[in-house]
Amino acid sequence: MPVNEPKSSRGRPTVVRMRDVAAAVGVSVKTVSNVVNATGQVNEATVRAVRVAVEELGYRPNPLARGLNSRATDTVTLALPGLGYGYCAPLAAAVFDLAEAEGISVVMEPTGGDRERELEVLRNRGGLSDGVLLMPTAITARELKALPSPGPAVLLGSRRVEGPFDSVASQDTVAAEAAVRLLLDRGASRVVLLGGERKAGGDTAAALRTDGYRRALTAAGQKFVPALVLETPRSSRDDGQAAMAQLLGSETPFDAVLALEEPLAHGALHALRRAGRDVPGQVQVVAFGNDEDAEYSSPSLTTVQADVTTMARRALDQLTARVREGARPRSHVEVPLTIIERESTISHA
Amino acid sequence: MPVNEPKSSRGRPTVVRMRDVAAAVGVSVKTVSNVVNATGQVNEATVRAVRVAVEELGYRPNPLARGLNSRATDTVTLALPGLGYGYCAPLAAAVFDLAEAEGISVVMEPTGGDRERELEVLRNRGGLSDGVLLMPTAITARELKALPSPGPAVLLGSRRVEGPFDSVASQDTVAAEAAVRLLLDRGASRVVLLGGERKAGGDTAAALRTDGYRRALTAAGQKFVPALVLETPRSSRDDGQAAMAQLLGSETPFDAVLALEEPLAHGALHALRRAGRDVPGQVQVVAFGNDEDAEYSSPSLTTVQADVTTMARRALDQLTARVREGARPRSHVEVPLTIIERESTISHA
DNA sequence: CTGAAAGCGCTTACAG
DNA sequence: CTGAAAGCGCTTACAG
Repeated sequence: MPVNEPKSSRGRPTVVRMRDVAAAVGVSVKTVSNVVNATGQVNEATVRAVRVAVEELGYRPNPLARGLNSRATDTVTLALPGLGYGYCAPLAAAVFDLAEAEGISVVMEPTGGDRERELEVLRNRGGLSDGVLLMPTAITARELKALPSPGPAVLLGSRRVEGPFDSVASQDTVAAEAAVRLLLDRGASRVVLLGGERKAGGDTAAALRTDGYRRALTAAGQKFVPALVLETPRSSRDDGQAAMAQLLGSETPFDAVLALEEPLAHGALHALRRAGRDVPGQVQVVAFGNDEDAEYSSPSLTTVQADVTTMARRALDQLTARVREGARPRSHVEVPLTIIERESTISHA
Repeated sequence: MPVNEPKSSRGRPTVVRMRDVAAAVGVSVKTVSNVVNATGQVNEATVRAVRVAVEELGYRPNPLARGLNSRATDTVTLALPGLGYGYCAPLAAAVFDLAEAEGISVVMEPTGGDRERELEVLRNRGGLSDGVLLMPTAITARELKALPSPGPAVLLGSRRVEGPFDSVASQDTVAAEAAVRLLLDRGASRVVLLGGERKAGGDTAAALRTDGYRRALTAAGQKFVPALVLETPRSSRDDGQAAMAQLLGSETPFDAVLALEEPLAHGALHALRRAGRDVPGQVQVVAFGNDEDAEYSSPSLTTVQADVTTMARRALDQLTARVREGARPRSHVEVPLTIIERESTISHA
């Protein structure tokens, strides 16, 4: 048994520095830096010599040292409530993939929908990273407006934000309105809003979608019926099933459902099936969602899909531009959602 | 129009350094450092004064500069093929949450199951991060064994790895064997392996699970029937549906299915339903998976679940220990999977 | 095309 | 309990 470990395996690992490469080739660190970063002009032969030494010594530039000077780490922070919320999972996947393709690393920061953690992300300017992509859920639009001038940050999600930030917002209100209009066009007259908010004025995704619901009713000359708005504690299948079962038991008449999160819709479908209600014959169903599941439930589910790839693309572009340019006009991008019609709504006449 | 922007909004943002805090309080940077990091002993009054100055000036330690010295960035890289693969999504969520709770940031690095990118992650030692959590899918066990002594890295996934790495492996072979045994116990005699590999010897998750399938058959005195192993191009619902539909058309008799990925099982259930086969009366179904969906399909699906939280916990612990201690014995953790029985298998007599 | 020097913002011994 | 100096590994002007 070796009592003394070799030096290299104790404490700090031996590391090959730019200086070591320079010494090996017989040039200055500046020249090595030029070769490694393709900066300045370097003699062909020198370039080759440096490349060989880099390879042989296994030199890797230290991103910390590099970042300390250049102020660029090519890293962004993605702060979402968590992968389980709304379309966060596919959105995160899109950000990871697009960033990877550009050589940008992504630090994932789950906020848990916690106000303090959301604020901390903004204050922190992302720590190691060059900037922040934040989906605010607990910070209100008013607070956001009043926040001190931040480091590079892009807000993304369902809320349009007026504050000192760039933003990418999905047009949830518009999409909810379109979804309700579709249901009414297809003959529905009493549309249940599953997962909605009875009182207006909030700026959560649910509140914004509820606004669209109200607008569509108003435009169609219908009254807002509180009994048709089903608030749920969370957005799980169980919640959807329970809320729908309760409504079915109450004998309140209805002929359509707009579910604000897809799991709610699957729960509702379950309850409707049990109650013997035909979908879409007796009840039409539309849900906000992105899941592959929508296609495979029976009946398959008509959905309102957020275009997460576009959202990720735009958000990354905005952040990159702000990191590079510093002062530039705020940019607010709105991304439409798409309605994918499937079997849970009556097909167009 | 102001032609000259104020200095602070051009180029580098004005930044408050430790030196600025020191100057404000009238102490040295060392003292500020001591307060900020709770190192050494500092006078009560000095501590307070520094705290106040930190607050007023809005000082935030620069993690890059800190990391350059201490060699610790409190950041780890999580390299998975992608959120859509097997249990990667819940595993990633678990890593994000556990790390967050410990003040560790996580850089997500999607490898796309690409060999080069997997190797790059290992060579790179994670770039900015202190260490790497990698799920290898394309690198073979042999290659892994031969890799040069790496920076801190933990391999995780279905494969047990012998190389110079710590590892956390889910016991897929054991679990597959148990699942098949369960099916046989419940009266099945011809078990289809959906998503399996006909030829033995690989070390992908599918191959390891296929090994378990073979073992269970052998233990039960049954022969391995190649026609019952359905290879699928990917692991989507469509693949599961297509493979099952083809098998149903071929008139090959079978009375149970072990699906190696959950979407395959949902596709298979779809095909079985269409063909009028009763589940579990005529065909019992078990699937590897973690999805909430399993509970809500009809019939609900018996699953083999990986304990992603434990895997994440152990992997993070191993990595933290290796980062801190450097040389220490390799640690190989195996995490069992759990079979959750639901309606798609016959309940125990 | 290349080098020597200064400096990024912090921490780490080493003195007091 | 506190300070002055050196240094982490790189890049950035500035000279040649």
